[in-house]
Amino acid sequence: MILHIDMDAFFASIEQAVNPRLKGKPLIVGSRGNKLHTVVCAASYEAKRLGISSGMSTRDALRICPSLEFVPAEQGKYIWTSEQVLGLIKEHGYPVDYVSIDEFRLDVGALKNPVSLAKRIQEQIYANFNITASIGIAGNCLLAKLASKLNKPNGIAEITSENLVQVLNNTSADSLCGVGVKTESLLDAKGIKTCLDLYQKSPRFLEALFGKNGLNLYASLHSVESLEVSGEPEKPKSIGHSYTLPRSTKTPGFIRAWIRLLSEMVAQRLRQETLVSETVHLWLNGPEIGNFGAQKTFQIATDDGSEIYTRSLKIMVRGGLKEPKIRALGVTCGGLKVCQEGALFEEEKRRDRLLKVMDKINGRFGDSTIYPAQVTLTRKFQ
DNA sequence: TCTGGGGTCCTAGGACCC
DNA sequence: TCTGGGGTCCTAGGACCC
Repeated sequence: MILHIDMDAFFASIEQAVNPRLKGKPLIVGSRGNKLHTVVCAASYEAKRLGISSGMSTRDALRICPSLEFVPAEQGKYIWTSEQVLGLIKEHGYPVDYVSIDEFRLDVGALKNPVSLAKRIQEQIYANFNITASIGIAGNCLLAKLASKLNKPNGIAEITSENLVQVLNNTSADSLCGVGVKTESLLDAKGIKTCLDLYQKSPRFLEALFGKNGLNLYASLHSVESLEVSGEPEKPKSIGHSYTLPRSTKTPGFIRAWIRLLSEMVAQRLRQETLVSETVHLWLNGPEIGNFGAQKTFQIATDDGSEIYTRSLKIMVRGGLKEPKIRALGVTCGGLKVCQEGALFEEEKRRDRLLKVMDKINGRFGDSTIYPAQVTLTRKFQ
């Protein structure tokens, strides 16, 4: 048996929990501070009832409800709460996987009464954090996740062999995790509307349509999926940051300053996780170039922002981009390995000491207390 | 005047090795 | 003149999730 725990309107609920003035009000959390230039990251249930949903532009949301409360996202707060909730769930002694910031998966084996455990977890979360969660129970991960959405908010739903067919018949195929817009329209063309339609197809049919994904889908619907709860926290496979500028720019100095800032942000997180990266991926978007993405793997792994920056510029040069007009850009590091201590050369030792001191200062006085001078240029382009 | 930012996994082609 | 089979790594791009 798997319990899938899904926090209700997580970011918005946290904001309402810490600020009683916001309780009961339509509220959105925006991914950025400027409430006219961002999208809805999370909407409170009061806002959802008005037709506001995450992903929507805040402009549209404000048109629907001009008195909407707007709070810019504060990731740190949500990560902290997420970790605390995870800790609570772990105390029950079953293997737990962290699925995303607001979702957890619990393998309770052949537990007799999973519903009462689900209730207890809901109560604990509410008692400690004043927020609610919905919990789905089923024989495997995909169905448990599907179940968690059936009774939102603050609900519990169980999919058993008795109600399986009925539940699948009542849910549309696109509510399955892994079925997005593209897959949905493919399914639609084949006359597949509900999960039950999908359930009745042969594995060969699904494989021909979606390859490996189709086989996985078949396996999960028929409760023989290979996905298991590992109970181990996963190491990240990539770490990246991206940013959309308020308007396009061609000025190389600005663009380089932004690439530098993003490189430094990524590097700082690498050091936090004691990881080093071999592969840099640079992503640029602009009105003339559309999306440009290129990556390169280097001999020596690094956690140094200035090195990641230099590598990013190499990728840009290699891509043959000559003074492109840029609207958005991103730097992502992959090929991650655990950092082995001990630099060989005096120069590297100096560099490591410098970075350590930098991290220490920023850790104590706030993230942008000390940074390379080049980054200052981004301040002139906010 | 259109729309963020953080990720994962899969596929497919090319380069290269034995 | 023509040419196997197996494998890994790298890169680009697409689909999907929250």
